Amino acid sequence: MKKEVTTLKKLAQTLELSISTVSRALNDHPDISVQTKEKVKALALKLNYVPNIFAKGFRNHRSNIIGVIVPNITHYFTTTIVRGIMEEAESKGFRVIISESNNDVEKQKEMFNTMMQFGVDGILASLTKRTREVDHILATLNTIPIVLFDRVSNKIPCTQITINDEEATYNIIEHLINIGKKRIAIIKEDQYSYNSEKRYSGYLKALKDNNLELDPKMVISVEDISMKEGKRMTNILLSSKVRPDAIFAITDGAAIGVIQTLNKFNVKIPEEIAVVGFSNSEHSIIIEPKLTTVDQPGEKIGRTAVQYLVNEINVPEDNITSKLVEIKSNIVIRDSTFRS
Amino acid sequence: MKKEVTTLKKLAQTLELSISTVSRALNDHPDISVQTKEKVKALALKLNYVPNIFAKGFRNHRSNIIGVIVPNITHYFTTTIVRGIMEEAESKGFRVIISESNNDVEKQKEMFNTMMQFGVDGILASLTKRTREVDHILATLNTIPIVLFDRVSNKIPCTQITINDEEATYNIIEHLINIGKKRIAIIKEDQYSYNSEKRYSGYLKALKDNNLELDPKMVISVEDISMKEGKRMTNILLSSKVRPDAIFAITDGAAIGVIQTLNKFNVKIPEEIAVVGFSNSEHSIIIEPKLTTVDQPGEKIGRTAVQYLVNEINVPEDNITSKLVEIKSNIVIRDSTFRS
DNA sequence: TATTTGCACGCAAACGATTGCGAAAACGTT
DNA sequence: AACGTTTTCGCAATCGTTTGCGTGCAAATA
Repeated sequence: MKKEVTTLKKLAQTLELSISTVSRALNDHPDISVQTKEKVKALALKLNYVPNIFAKGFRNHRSNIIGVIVPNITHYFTTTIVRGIMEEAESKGFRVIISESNNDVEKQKEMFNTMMQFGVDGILASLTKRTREVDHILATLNTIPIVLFDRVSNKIPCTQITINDEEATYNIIEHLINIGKKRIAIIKEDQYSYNSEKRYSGYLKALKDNNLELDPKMVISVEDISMKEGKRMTNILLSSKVRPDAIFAITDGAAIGVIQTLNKFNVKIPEEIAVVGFSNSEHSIIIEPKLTTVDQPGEKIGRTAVQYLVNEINVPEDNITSKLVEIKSNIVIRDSTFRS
Repeated sequence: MKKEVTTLKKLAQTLELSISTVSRALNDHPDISVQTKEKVKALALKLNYVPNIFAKGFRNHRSNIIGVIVPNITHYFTTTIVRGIMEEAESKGFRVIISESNNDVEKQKEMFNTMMQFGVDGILASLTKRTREVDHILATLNTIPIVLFDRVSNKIPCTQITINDEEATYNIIEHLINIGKKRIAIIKEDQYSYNSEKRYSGYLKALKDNNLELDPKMVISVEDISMKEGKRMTNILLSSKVRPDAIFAITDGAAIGVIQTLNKFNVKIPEEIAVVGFSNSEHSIIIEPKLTTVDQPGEKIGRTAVQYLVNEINVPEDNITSKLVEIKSNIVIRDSTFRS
């Protein structure tokens, strides 16, 4: 019943070679003759030899495991990133350990520690918002490379993978302007959210470049953006003296809430008020009217993050410089702004 | 810059004890006096000692890693299960390695192998549909315990965690009957899908128990159920001589497609045709009208799966019997069947 | 006082793979 | 034929932890 595992020793004994020779043969060491290599490899294949991962990691101080920390695994955009991470990591011979921080700073701190203890070769992380204190992250950065994605932080000197938030927002706001909108509201997060600030500056820039005045009443900040907040803020906007003629919510979730509320009050979308979101989540084609939004290439973000991380694992000198990598994203136009 | 790692040896040297004593002290071995234990533990804490995971796994043949294989990580229901798995596993001192089979039988086979090679202590898996050949799974089952969840298979003698598909379906069909529906169509998968068959038999039972005749025209099977198939099949149903007055799609995704198509043709939901799905996905409250469906407690499924698996890891004798565990799920009624 | 018992701890082997160093064998050179 | 060089391989240490067994010592018993 119990499987007999084949080790180097067993191979060595049946071939009447030394363990070291067998090891070197399997690793294509130049010291070993071609004939010997062939013999060894043939037997290894026949006996289904697989190197003991622990002995290997023990010896080499390498686990070939990448740790991944995300705020919320049930978020669709996150899962597309995770998929990209897994595919790229596996193709490079790495396994992926995943943990969820639940947007809890303390838990996130703990995750970094246990990941380290577990001997991961590097960590990919999307930070929780409100990650103010980063000492523990800097500490682990001393030992193993870290690459941040999506929710990054400029306080941490490491490679960061983001999308072109500012540019994408600029484009989508300009799209609203092009279809004739002039009073464009924005529902964003407060100043502690990196992505929100980027998108906000894209919004400001687009208004300015198109000679539209910024109305502070049209800028709404919430602490934790969500569908519910989208609804609540839409109620507020609708009750203001001068209604907006377009609403930009910095997440699809909030934009869904906006649309549902507008539908409830029979406000015509997009004629009276157009709506745009950000993410191209699955919901954006379920809601009616379908949502104009920014398509974030999650898989590509994941793959890219792995590529940089693995490189820094293999070439430790490379992780002293912190690169900023931007993945291009594109806007996708649907019925919530323009009916064809 | 490079962190000095503290090992047992270092602790032993500074305390002038032997390595074995230090090891035993930390593991609360009865041979060691209380005073010594306290001294050792104090120093271990002070020097931030963490046992080398590889040496440990190397010695004990235990990794404290659980492998998880799912068909599609971007599926919402799957992510809720994964969340439950991660939380429960972490609370039990295990880490979780995740892989995606992409509904590819060959890839799934490969996953089982590489997971094994990687020295996981056990595997949690949700199988791809059309997993006909299970030899490789049986082979790994010889070595480490496996627990299946959601998409299970009765060909594999191991613990299986499912929800009460049949009962839940029975209840939701009866709900349709209670609101006066008599011609209830079902959109299901073909006979190779375990869950689909369970739900189908619940459907049949509910009809029979309520003296409704089964109309074969109302039973529609597709190979791979999806939103697109939901749309296509709805078109077919609408063009049939006698339309159904309710449609049960065995997944929320397909039910969304049904609703969108009915909306397109201005069919009144639920008055003309009621719609029910299965999963309680996020989409079910985005679509208009909101979808009546079965709420599957994903987190609980995940937690339960881990509990059984960890038990079988710790008590190897327990994995000879294959238990069938059913998690209760409840129907949630929304506007697609009943407007309050 | 001699013997037994139990407590507290140390010695050393073992897990499997890697690698620097040394050495034997084969070959070429003068 | 004597020497140097290259090819090919083995010896042995090493990584950090666990654990069976042995041992010294003190207390308990006879």
